[in-house]
Amino acid sequence: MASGKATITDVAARAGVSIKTVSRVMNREPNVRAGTRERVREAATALGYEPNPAARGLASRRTFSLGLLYENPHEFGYTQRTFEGVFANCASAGYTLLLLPCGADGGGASAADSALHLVTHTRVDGVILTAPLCDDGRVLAVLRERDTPTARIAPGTTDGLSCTVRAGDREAAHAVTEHLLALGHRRIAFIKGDPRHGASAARFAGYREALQANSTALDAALIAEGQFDFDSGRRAALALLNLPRRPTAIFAANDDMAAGAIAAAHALGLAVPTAVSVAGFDDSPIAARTWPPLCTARQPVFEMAAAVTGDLIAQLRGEIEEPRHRVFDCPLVLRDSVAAPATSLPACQRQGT
Amino acid sequence: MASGKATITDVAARAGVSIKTVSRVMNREPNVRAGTRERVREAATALGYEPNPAARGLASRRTFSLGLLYENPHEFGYTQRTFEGVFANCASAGYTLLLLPCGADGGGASAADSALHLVTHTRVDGVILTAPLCDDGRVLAVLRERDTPTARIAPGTTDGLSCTVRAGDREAAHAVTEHLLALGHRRIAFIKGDPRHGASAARFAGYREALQANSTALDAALIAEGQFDFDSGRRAALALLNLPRRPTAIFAANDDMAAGAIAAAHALGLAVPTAVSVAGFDDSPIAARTWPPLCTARQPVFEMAAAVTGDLIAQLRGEIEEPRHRVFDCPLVLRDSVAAPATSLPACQRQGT
DNA sequence: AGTGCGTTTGATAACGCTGTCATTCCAAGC
DNA sequence: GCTTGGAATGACAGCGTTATCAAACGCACT
Repeated sequence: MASGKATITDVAARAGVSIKTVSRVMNREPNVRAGTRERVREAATALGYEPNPAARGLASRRTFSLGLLYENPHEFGYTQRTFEGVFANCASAGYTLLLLPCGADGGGASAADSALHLVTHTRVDGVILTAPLCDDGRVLAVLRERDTPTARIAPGTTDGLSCTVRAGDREAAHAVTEHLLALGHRRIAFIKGDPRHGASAARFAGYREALQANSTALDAALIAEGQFDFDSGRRAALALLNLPRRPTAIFAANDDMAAGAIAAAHALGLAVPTAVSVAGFDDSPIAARTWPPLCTARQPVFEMAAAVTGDLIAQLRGEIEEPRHRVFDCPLVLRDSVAAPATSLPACQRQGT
Repeated sequence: MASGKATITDVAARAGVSIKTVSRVMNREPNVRAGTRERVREAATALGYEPNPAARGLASRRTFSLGLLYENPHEFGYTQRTFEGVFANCASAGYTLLLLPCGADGGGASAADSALHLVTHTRVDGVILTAPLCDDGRVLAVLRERDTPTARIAPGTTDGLSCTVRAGDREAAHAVTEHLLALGHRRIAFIKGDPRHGASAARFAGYREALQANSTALDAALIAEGQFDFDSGRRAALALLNLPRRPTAIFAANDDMAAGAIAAAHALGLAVPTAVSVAGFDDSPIAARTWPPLCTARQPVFEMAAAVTGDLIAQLRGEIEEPRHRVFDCPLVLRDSVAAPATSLPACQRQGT
């Protein structure tokens, strides 16, 4: 029976109604008598009817699919957790998810070019942008011009047009830094993230403000540049740990760089956390896999992605007027990569945390 | 001009031909004079014409999209590298990629149930199955019944219907084991992978055969069960390293478990590779991030995924008759997690490799 | 019984493209 | 000049839905 080849006409015939009524039932439109609705439902299941998306799309000028644009497939675990979160909400809302990776190709086209190409050549009802694409003016302009509803994950700034979601980066970075300070660390190095990501500046700000709030001077020599990837973290940490006055702790703006910092410490024969503490950010899969495991701030990526996808779909359905802007807390995750510094203050103070 | 709202009729009018001719040009069909083709092309670009996929799909009964079914979003890096490989070929062939994660939901539905649901409710021209879904009889049966061309990545067995790609698991596992043997290791433990994956058995076979080829007895006490994930590797390694006669090397069937083994060694205060060598399989992102970095066999996941996607598309286009079955080599990647055993054979033998 | 009005239902025209098949074109062969 | 046949082109009917608008229905109120 249920061969998946039945059309709306078959269902209409079987239920003894017009195809328009079947259409109404399938789309949960109002103004159908309960009994009629029931008969149509039965006929549909009996025939194994599935609406044809192409026909629906053609007639309604909608695609029932969302595009997920992302640029960096190398962000360890983060990207994929985003996929899962977005998909979770797409599936339950009857939307289909198109993957649109925007890596810079070899031919000189940037990720943004690639994104523009995808946006113009792919028909989707809405687009979800991840950092740093979500802050690219050209991409946003094209999307706006085409009236494509857009959601943005971890943008640097918000506007009145697109739903956004971001982590409480500044507050969480503040908390991580506070934690290190409370343990007695005073020379706390910071490895910045990719400057194109809004989160990078926010995390650095949180670090700086925590130092300030605790009357600890910010030492420019302890600030290193990174790109959010393992190797940039490793290199930055190598330099920091070779400083004449070595830091007692390193706070990297994400876990992958923190993992690099741990590798750097190992390479220099410095035990973690005995000789140097290392903290990260994200609680990505790598955080539980380093040795020792990483102390970090947990960014609820799945939940964030799911939430903003829900908002985008609500917007597509006209259920909300103003775009929503969500902020998620990033709770501290205490793990063994952080401890009180060896050459620290009196023991009584160390017990503080 | 290029507003993306032009239809085939507009292009036809501008080029002074019928819509059918425009259709021919857009679909690269033969039997169009070069001059005509040129005029149509110009008109199309001038108007910024993009064919409407829904209309194409409705008229041609095709969707120009492929579905990628996968079950385990937690396989560190592997899944995402697969995405990238599949997408690379989809994009260049004008296909769209639908992500179809099949996690077991809380409600008792298995991953296979979820897969069946997706396959029946989503219209795609072809499906790409990853392990272990690609060996699920029910999923395969449904796909076959619906005449959906299918490609399978890392299946346990091949059939005459679907294109497949797999790694030379047995040979590579053999080579890894040989490498350990050549260094002087005799007590080499093995941590098996998820038994639902075809690769698990193949890798174990390679290990066993290498021992046999070198007249080294296989000690059942040194064979542990794992699930391809970090924690199962960690637990298995803990047990192995607590054995009265501890192994001098651990070969885990994938990198994530090997990373777990390294963590276990660290936890027991055993230095890697001094006290125990650890080898993995895949060369996944984690392999370069452990300390010390993992000796492993490089599985070219991206290339494999891209290749099988190309084969699937060729099949969809009717360019190939028989399904292709590809096997990719996995070259040994030497890194610091493996060295000669401390309490080893005479030095002259150690120099062998 | 008649009127009015909101609810339910249906007939029919799109939606933008491809498939089928008929028609036109043109060069070669007589 | 007149066939002939393959290449080039076009007319038109779908593809399976949704949208529009008109019609039928049912109920409350005169």
